[in-house]
Amino acid sequence: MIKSALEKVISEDLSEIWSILDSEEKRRITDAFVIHNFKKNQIIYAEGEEPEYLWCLLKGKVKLFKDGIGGRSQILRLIRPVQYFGYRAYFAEEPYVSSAGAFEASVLGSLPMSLVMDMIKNNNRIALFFIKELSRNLGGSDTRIVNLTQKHIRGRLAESLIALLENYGYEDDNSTLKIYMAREDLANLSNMTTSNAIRTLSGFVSEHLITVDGRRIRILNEAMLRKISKFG
Amino acid sequence: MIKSALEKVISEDLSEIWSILDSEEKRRITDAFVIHNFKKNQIIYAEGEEPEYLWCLLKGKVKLFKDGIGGRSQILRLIRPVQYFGYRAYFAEEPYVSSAGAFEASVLGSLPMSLVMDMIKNNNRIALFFIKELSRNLGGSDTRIVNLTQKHIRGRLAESLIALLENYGYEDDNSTLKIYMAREDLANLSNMTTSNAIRTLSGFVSEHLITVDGRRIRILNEAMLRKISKFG
DNA sequence: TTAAATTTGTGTTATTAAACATATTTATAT
DNA sequence: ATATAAATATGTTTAATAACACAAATTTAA
Repeated sequence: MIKSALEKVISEDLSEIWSILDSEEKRRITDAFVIHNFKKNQIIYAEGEEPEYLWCLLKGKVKLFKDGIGGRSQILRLIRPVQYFGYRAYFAEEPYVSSAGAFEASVLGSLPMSLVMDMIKNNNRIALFFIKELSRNLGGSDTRIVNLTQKHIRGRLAESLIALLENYGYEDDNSTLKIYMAREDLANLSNMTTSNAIRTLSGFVSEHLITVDGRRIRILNEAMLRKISKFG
Repeated sequence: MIKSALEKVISEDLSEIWSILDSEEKRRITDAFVIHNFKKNQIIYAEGEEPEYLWCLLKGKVKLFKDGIGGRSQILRLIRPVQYFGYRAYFAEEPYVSSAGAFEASVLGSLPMSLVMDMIKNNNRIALFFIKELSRNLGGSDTRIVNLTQKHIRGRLAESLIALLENYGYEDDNSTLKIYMAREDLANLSNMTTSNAIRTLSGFVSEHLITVDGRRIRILNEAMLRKISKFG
């Protein structure tokens, strides 16, 4: 994948950020935009590092995660094309508090944050784009604090499955989740041990809520999973 | 407390937001700024409501909290003078996902968000103020997700005591926390039952880390509490 | 293509924290 | 001042989940 990827992003403008720019701004960005290929499980940036770039996921799947106590990792957010990330720490003038890694082979674009900052100063609609993004993410994190601390295991796993569905969607069969993740990642998304993720997933299979074939998960009863997520 | 409170905020400008404004902007804000007195435990806004105002805490102590499963409440953030809150949901174009309430009798100012939005559109430094605030809060919430889910009870309670210290400071004796909160609030801050907050607090007393006299908490060994917070 | 490493699956035990019960102290209202 | 309610304190039981152990299946690498 080469630079034409950028033209595709600009023309489709899913995030409604490019349409905001004037032609001079667009030229500056096109020149500074660098395409990167990441392999499966490759780290994009790590907790503690100094933020330098805005990242844009063009193709693939990315996780933001944070390493906790005793090597236990928590997946904080799922990124899908075309979403932006990596800018929070720069704006906060802090090192990264979380890491970013590719779930699968992915294509990303990077843009120096210094350039983004210049653009914000010259164009308020860019500023408002980030204000809205940050505000939505903050609402999400605050909600997640309560869900991860108060829901039981079944509720947390059901919530994760629904989150995977809402972020990456179904395959053409309208029931298979379009992401194939290790049980360990599923556990790290749901704040539980790998054993408990496997066990609880088996439980859902017994109850005919899902079927499992390796890492392929088919949702049979989405409504019930949502119910378990909500009240479990 | 009357409108002169605003002049005090403007002159001290602790948050560095007012100095950004030109005189016309300052006049508009001064005119629209409304002072409110809230009683102890009074709700400022509630989860589910539509956000309308930017709130500014001038005097007192405020909590942002979210009600979870089975009436269990989680305190998400502590607000001290002079801090701003209540704007996130407006920017996200969502109803509030959390509620705000006064820990003690407090004085607040309100400003219509529509006015704040106008100012952002005319003044990029205001936009950058909110971008930085939101970014710092998001980093805090992401860190909190991991701390609340992975630390054990002692670690979570120690963390809460340190948070109270860092937000509200010590009395003149340099050891008594300048906030007097119910055990239930301490529990809701630390993600545990009230019983366990009481029990664990008693444990800290036995270990000579703190003393407790009703709601008056004196920190005897801050270094050890920080250590328990970090590794517990 | 075969050995080694990793991931998945499942049973068992240990630990943590919630739930419950009840007494005591403190605050509030009449 | 006294009754009532609320908050604090502590002991006991129960439930949830982590930790551990190990086998089987799958993937990866030599």
